[in-house]
Amino acid sequence: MQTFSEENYLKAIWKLVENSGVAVSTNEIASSVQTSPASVTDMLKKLADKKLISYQRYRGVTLSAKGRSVAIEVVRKHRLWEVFLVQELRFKWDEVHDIAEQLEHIRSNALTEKLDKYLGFPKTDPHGDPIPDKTGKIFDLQQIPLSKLEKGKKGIMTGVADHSTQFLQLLDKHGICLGDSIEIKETTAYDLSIAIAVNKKKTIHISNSVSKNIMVSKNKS
Amino acid sequence: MQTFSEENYLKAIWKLVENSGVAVSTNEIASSVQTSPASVTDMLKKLADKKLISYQRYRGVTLSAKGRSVAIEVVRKHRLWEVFLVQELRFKWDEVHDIAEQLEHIRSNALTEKLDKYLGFPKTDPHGDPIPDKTGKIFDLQQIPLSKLEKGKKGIMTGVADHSTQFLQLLDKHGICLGDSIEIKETTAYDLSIAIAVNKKKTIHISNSVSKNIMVSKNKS
DNA sequence: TTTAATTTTTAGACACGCCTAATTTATTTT
DNA sequence: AAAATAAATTAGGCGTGTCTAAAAATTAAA
Repeated sequence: MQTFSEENYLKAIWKLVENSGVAVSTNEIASSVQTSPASVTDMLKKLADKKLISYQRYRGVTLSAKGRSVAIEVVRKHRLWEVFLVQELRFKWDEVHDIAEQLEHIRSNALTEKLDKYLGFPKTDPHGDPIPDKTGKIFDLQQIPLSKLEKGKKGIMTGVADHSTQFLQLLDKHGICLGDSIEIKETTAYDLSIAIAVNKKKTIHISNSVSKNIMVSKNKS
Repeated sequence: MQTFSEENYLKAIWKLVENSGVAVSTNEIASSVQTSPASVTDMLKKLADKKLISYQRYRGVTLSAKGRSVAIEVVRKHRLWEVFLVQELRFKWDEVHDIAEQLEHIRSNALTEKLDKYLGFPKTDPHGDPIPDKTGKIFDLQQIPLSKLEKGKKGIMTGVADHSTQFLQLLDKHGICLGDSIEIKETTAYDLSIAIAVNKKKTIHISNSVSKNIMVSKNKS
């Protein structure tokens, strides 16, 4: 049995490992869970004692099989609750993160499974992130940032890399959402900004810092 | 902002005051929150510092207006989540207590209000307990224990005084549930057991310890 | 390769919520 | 009213999770 705090660390480590593939540093974890490096070291010792991570001082951290499965379970619950909040309670996609951060720690396997069924076994959450199934398996999304798409190519928007309220509200303002088809109309070498056609209708200009955070399906042209 | 623990103490005190009407003792709270009297004293000091209770040592405790409203908010959330679990997720009424004990601490006014609306603004939870509205008002149930009903009188079962899994499962086994009409057919002076007719059909015998915990509407005859 | 900069860990401290044991206050009983 | 009993509080301590400041290890630079 883990504390909320331990679950949050495991989740943070999992996300960092998932993105980078290599061992995670103390500082990375500290900035991810918004605490001091010293506190991270304290926690890493405890997680190592519990065999949830593999840890050698000054050498970084990776998850054990047990730690990984705890982390994925938390992520599963987080994303299922996000679906519930948006699909059933009609929250907007930029409002659900903080609430799901709390709900992800509710302990009840029966609850998680019933919620999953109630929601119709969703594959992705409102931000396009894949929902692990009850065995911990995660569907591979095959997506790339819009900024990597070349001129003339098309893609379907399938996710976001930045989950912040500000970014999501910006997309709302531009009228771009998950499932939209996006075609690169123009690229500007100077600032890497691009012009895109959304659903073959309106054309809008977006900066590189925005296009980097819009994920599109890989296999469309 | 209160911790989970503070909320649990306030809820426990509220329930005890609500039932007795007088100041609550340290020991009562200790057995209600399953901890030692010494720990209760520690917590009472903290709650008094925060002006959530009125407390003088050796004199017992009552809630302040602020403390009462915090307690009621927690109870409101607990009961709304119980409705969700039973009505939407199809849990049985004896399975929801522990999960709702966790969910009641989720902090988000928007969530509580949207959940209330989603559920159709229910008046009572699956055990017949009244759900406080968002202003904290609680509908008065006007119910008495079945053990207080005289021979020949009828009532509608509207609640339970014991929320334990064992008791609720016992009622299931007897086939008695909320909304059933109950008529006292026979009383036995020796052990205070009674024979009741349920929905004018089957007649069953129940002990006094069971009839004390079945609540029926006051105003039916 | 020795020095400088960065990263990480240790040391020492604090609030929280709990514990047991001992003491104090209140309540009963004789 | 004094003695016995019960209830409540204080004292001292412990694990968790956090902090700042200082020390140690690693990495980068000169």
